[in-house]
Amino acid sequence: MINIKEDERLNKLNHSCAHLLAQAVKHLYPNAKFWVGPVIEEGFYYDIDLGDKVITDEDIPLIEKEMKKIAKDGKRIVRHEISKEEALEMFKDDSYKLDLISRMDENDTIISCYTQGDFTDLCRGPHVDTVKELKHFKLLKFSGAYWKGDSKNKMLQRIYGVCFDKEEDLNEYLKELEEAQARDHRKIGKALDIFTTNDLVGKGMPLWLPNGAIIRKELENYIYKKEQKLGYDHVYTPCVGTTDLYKTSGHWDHYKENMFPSMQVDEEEFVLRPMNCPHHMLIYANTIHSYRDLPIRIGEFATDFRYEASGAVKGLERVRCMCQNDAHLFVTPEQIGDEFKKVVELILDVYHDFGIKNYKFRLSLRDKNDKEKYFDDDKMWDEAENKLREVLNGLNINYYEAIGEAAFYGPKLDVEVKPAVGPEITLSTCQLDFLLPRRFELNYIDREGNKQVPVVIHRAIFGTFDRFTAFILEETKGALPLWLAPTQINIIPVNNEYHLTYAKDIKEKLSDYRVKLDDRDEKLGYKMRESVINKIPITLILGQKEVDSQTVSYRMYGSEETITVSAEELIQLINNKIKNKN
RNA sequence: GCCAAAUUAGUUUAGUGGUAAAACAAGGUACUCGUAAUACUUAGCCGUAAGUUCGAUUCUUACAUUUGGCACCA
Repeated sequence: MINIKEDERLNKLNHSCAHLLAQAVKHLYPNAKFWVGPVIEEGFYYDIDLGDKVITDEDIPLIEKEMKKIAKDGKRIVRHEISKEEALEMFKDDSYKLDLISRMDENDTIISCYTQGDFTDLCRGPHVDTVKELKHFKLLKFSGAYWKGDSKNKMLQRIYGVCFDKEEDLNEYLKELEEAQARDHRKIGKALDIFTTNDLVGKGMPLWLPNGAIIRKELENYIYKKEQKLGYDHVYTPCVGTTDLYKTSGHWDHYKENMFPSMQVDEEEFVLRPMNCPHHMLIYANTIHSYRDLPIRIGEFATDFRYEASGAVKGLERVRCMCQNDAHLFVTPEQIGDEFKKVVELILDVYHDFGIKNYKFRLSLRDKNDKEKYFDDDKMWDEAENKLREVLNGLNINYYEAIGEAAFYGPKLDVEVKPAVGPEITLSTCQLDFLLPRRFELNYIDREGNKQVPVVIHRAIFGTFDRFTAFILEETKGALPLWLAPTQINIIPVNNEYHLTYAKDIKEKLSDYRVKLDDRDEKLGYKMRESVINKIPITLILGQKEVDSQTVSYRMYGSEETITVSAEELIQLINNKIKNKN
């Protein structure tokens, strides 16, 4: 998908189109006031205050029509430069523009405006020469958007659109949007019976169907093996904890709004756990530890519950009940670098196995000014943040830094990916924590026999199985690699009367795999079609030819070619594919 | 949570102020079949609750859920 923001020409075009949108809106709703209209990766938007008016479906075609009309008139787009004083005078009735002007850099004494016909907007530019160039655009969606991105502020009306130089480019882009929707994991999940939801169970509480459960189990086995090799010890802990547990950890103060409300049971007060750190801290605290024992790596496939905002819930990607591929590493300060490095390497290893290429490392740091969210200890934060930078630079990893994205207890490295529909999400995460071990008074005995506080690294490679499954479904468009596919092999006998016995023999030979035998009384073409629709990796066709030569004929998903081999050769092929994860 | 829209059979969708339709899927019968749909046949549905109305799946309201964004986040 093309990044419009980064293409110089498209950036200019879309920016100008945002002005065209504003002008059209102004014509239709003279009371409209405008906030900002930036270019984004997907095109442009404009945030508009329409007073009491809210945009609905009917308005969009009218606005588009007005935009076309203005574009056809072909007014030139003229740049003026004015002083700050002039700008303040010019926009004296527009509180939004005054706000923008007042926040401009002190050194920006000259302010630029762009005028097209009867419309002038404060803008840095650049723009195309005339609105005539804005021919091939489309308004895509609209919604409410908080002023300055703050939910305490008024909600403005945001309209999104996109603009291209050529009709073909626009159509191509719209087609790509459609294709992206087709590989939405919610669609695939329904079509392939991966998961479902039911109002009686509740919002954001997906039910994993048998096909989904196979995928999840394979993911569990896969990552468990990796972690076992790396010295992780897996545990099981309850999905609830007392409120005191979370008061001790500090989550009660920092995370309560995201937790399900507490429940009273006899004399105890419980919450459904939103994360597993406190439980794992107590596993560490169960015995006394020597510096020789560290690092200790506690892993768990742990179900957590989070009270996600109702508007945020989405398929398997954002849920209220999730299973984390979680682990907590208890290390000495000297081991931080090494262990953090191993986690990053594990992430790279796993992403390689899944063929995931489009992801970004984000180093999530605290916002120094946010004393409410973040634990107040400048030294601790600086140390931790520098440590992470050091390791990433040492590994030569490309990353970007994000202020204010850290957890309340420490900085973290997140891996960001883009789903088929919607904004970027975090898949993997690795977080450094100096705080929780102190709060739980954890320690180990050092070489000199003194008590020391360990450092904790929180990490989740898949993030959650839920979200990772969603992502993999979209990456593969539902055509999962052989090792993950719920049904790996579909056997179709040509004729039930003559070939079913042979088909059953072959099924027996392949009993180590997930095999289905389609012995329904249907035509071969019909069964073949279903096999393809269900995206089954290998379909076997067994007829007289195969019976006579004691062979199997197979077709791989996505291929039109039928290949005939012995059963043993097929098994070898299957084993190779599973081993190579393709 | 906020703004907007949507909710009709297992699925995808059509339609209407007088309780509803199609395709696929499912069940049945016949065909015994060589790589993306054999034919015929049977059964099944208007998210929930109020209101307006002689009568509501259709109009109104509330709630629930879903979708696109915003805010929040694995």
